[in-house]
Amino acid sequence: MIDETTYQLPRYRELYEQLRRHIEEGIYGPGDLLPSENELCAVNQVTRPTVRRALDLLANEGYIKKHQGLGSVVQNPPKGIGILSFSGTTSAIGKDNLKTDAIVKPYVMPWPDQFIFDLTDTERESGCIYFERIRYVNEIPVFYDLSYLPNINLPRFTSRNLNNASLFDILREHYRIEIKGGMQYFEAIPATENCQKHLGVDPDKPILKLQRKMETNRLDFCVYSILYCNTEEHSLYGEF
Amino acid sequence: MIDETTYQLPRYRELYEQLRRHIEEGIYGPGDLLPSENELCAVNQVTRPTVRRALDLLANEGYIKKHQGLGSVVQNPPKGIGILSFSGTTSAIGKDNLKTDAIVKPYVMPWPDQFIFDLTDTERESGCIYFERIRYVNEIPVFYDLSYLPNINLPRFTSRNLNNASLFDILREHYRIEIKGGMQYFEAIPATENCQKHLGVDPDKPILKLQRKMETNRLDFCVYSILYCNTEEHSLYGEF
DNA sequence: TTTAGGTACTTGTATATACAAGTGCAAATT
DNA sequence: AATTTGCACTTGTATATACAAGTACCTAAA
Repeated sequence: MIDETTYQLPRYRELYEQLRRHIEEGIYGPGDLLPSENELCAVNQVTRPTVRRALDLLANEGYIKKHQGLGSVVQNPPKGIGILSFSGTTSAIGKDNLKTDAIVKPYVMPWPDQFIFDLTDTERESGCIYFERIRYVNEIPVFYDLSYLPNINLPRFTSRNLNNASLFDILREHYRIEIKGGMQYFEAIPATENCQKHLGVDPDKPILKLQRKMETNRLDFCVYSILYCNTEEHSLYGEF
Repeated sequence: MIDETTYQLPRYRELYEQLRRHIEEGIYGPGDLLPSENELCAVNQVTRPTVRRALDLLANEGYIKKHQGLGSVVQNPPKGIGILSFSGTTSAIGKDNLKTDAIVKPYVMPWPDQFIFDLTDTERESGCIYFERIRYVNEIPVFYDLSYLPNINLPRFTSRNLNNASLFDILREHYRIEIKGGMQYFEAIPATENCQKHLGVDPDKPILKLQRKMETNRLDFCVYSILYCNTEEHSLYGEF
């Protein structure tokens, strides 16, 4: 039995989350220097390798850029929508401008035939929880998102309200599931019928299709998603 | 003055390159366990943190997956074309299947107006080296690539032959320029005229457009590229 | 034969330390 | 006054060490 009250992230991850929050809240603005690694050590009572792991995460996601001899400089938020980092879609564009509409509520069904990602036996046997969402940026539909979760130990999930709530937040807070990483395939396709309907575009409109597999801290539990994006107004953005 | 004969990568990076080569050459096949971290320490005469940095790079790029208590498992090469990692396009799909044709040879010109990325004054003043390439996968044109380099201290670059040579290899071997990371924007667009011509597609064909900025170990020296991809046969692939 | 537990391995996290290398600024020298 | 030097700071690399946590396997007990 896990003691849920004392469950916590590793310290480097906690520090990362804290600094990311501070940057997103504007406590550190673009161009500012973060406190030096040694200062962060002193303030947070950790050692430099721990601080550096947190800063490396921030740098990988583009929040800061490190300069030897100078320090860690907070970067301008990117113009596009960051969809590649493991923090999830919501954090990248700011919750104010992003609204979510669950047009197909979660229900249990067998996995689709010819699912593009390989499933483990455990996943396959359990069936999947499926739902569809549309995400609006400034009131305009930009993402049409089909999600597939393994139906493994997710009590009451199908009755949860996913509107305007980050899937990742729900998984973390109610089920202690953390996204650790994943893979994704990119394709440019003509708008499918559902895309035309939900994104309000013409049949020949090019759509960016992402097929994503996200791994978690739970064995045999991955989150799958097929994402159709209208990139006309908002191009997607990624770091590497 | 740098002693060029003793120039070398950090040890963690060298170990990463060595292991990556071994995986790509099949010395370690999919499903195999890499030697344990302690074994790699002993063989390569480095300590565990150094080994772990190398393994973290491999894991970030999807070459291996680490399992606590078990070891590092070599992964199947992904089906698509990995274009997001910092090792460059060539390594991802295997040089045998990828041919490059430099259809516009490198020449010096001023930077385009309204360049999508911000340029430093140094970059702007120096002008840029511009060239266009087409990349073929199994004899079919898949990528149409416009490249922009700052014209800073690149002797004889414009007379180099870029056919079937990785740009990154040339920069590393002749100019000691290493790609450290970067950012990219994704868009789905209808095929432009040049795309139609060079990729042999119809006007309405959806094309994946990537605009990339790659940072290097040289200050004020970034590599810029606009990449048009026909994803019909080969979808792009990325880890996160 | 089956089950339970121990053990020897693996990777994960964290500390403490040392020196190299790059930056910015102020003081000393020319 | 202009230039150089040196210092104090920053991040980068690397070592050495310790313990936590997860896995695989063998062994002893039921």
